[in-house]
Amino acid sequence: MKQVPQRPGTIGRGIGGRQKLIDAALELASTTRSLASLGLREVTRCAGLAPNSFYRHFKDFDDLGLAAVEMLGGELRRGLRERRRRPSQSRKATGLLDSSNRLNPAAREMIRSTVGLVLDFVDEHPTAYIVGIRELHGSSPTMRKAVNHLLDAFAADMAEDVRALVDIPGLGTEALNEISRQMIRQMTFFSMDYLEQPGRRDAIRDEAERFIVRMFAGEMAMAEAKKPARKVAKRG
Amino acid sequence: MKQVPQRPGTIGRGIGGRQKLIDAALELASTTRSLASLGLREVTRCAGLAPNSFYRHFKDFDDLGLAAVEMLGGELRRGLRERRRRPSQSRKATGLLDSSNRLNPAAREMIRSTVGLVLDFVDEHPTAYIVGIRELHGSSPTMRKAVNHLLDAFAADMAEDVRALVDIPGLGTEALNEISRQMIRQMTFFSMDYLEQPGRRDAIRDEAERFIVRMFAGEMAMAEAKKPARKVAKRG
DNA sequence: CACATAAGTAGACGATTGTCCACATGGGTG
DNA sequence: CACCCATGTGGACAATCGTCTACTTATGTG
Repeated sequence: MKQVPQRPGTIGRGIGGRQKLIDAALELASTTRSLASLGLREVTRCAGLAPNSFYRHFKDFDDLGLAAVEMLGGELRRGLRERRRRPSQSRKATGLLDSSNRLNPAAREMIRSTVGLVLDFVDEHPTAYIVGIRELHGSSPTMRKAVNHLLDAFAADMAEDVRALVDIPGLGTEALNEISRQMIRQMTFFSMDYLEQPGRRDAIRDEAERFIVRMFAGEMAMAEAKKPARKVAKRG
Repeated sequence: MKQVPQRPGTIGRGIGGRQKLIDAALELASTTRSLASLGLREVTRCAGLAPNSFYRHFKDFDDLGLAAVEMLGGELRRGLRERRRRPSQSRKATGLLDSSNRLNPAAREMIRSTVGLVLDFVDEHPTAYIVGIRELHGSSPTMRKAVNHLLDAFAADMAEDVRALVDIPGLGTEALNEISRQMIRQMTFFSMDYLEQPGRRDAIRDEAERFIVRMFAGEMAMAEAKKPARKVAKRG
């Protein structure tokens, strides 16, 4: 897990130091306070290092935060993309809803597994996730921008996958991008609930799935409305 | 604005102190860092008071934060409820979409004005809003719970208003509550964008409106799917 | 082996912090 | 008037903070 050199010059015995500092900072920031307000001595103490060792790896806490975002964000993105390519999802769903507005089982399965992917990662990296969300709304513009870009990257991934996996009639490119971004943002709330209310995990999963279905179904209805009145009623 | 005694014992010359401390804390927390990480001396200095005067009003920063949430949250909630009762919205919309899935103009106007209400408040109280969102995801469980309850109260208000103002066929109570909460949560992102990207304000308004319409339209489609296959129009 | 370099340690500096105690003041009530 | 009490002030305390300079240790390369 932590054997990645991460930097060209980082070789030799000190590999643990950088990672220990990141881990300590995430641990402290997720339970105690925000990243920027952490004490340099506090973190190094928690990591079992001398205060000065911090300077060997990072310039300041924004620097540490960016490194953490880069590392964990990349890991999550890679993990998601890999798990999404699983054989069970290789067939392309024919549409989100059938002619009676019922949810296509294949599409439902895809939505369910995607929600599961995100929530599983959150469950496996709670401290990193909590700190990330905290910094998304935090006081450091640098960190806000970094986390925001990461979320946008997730949204772009998701939009691409949706386009590849299901065929939703009347779903334009911009609409898909917009919906993906809104879904990713809403997932930050669902994920936080998921961590804070372990007893409601199934309910939260279901709510997230309903949310996603609603978004796509709503977009389809809106797209229908823009076409000439061919659709629902028996417009002659 | 700040003449409310706020506490029974608070009379006489010291009225300014408590309010000055809250204002200073919001100002500092919105531009510098999180509430809990503020320095007691930092805040009192910014408020123009001696460090010790902090203890005259608050036990700690959670105490100050709760007071701020209570004050501004109540103000916002009252303001929203009052502005929603305006005559232009007194007539009840007959439905969200017409028989061709086109958005009802009256419903559209209601959505537009509701979005405007929230964004206008955010624009008028940026520091309070930013700190609120920051604490919603912050490290103090006390503050998180307080802001969360405030958001839930907003959602309940909104659900009640929607039920009173528009008649959406097939929209159950639980679904309406759920949608309202998701809308309120999504609005936190829209509001932050609204503050941070003044050049995109119109676009953000439009996106928020699209989001809301999508949610309701999607819920209608899902409700249709659960009914026997009588399908959309063609009723009696 | 010698050497450069990255990683970690030790100690000290002034600055800032939270908190406490003693004191000043000014309006309300007896 | 005398009194109380809420509010605000000032000084002092130990503790912690970030940062600096100087020193040690381990590793990979030639």
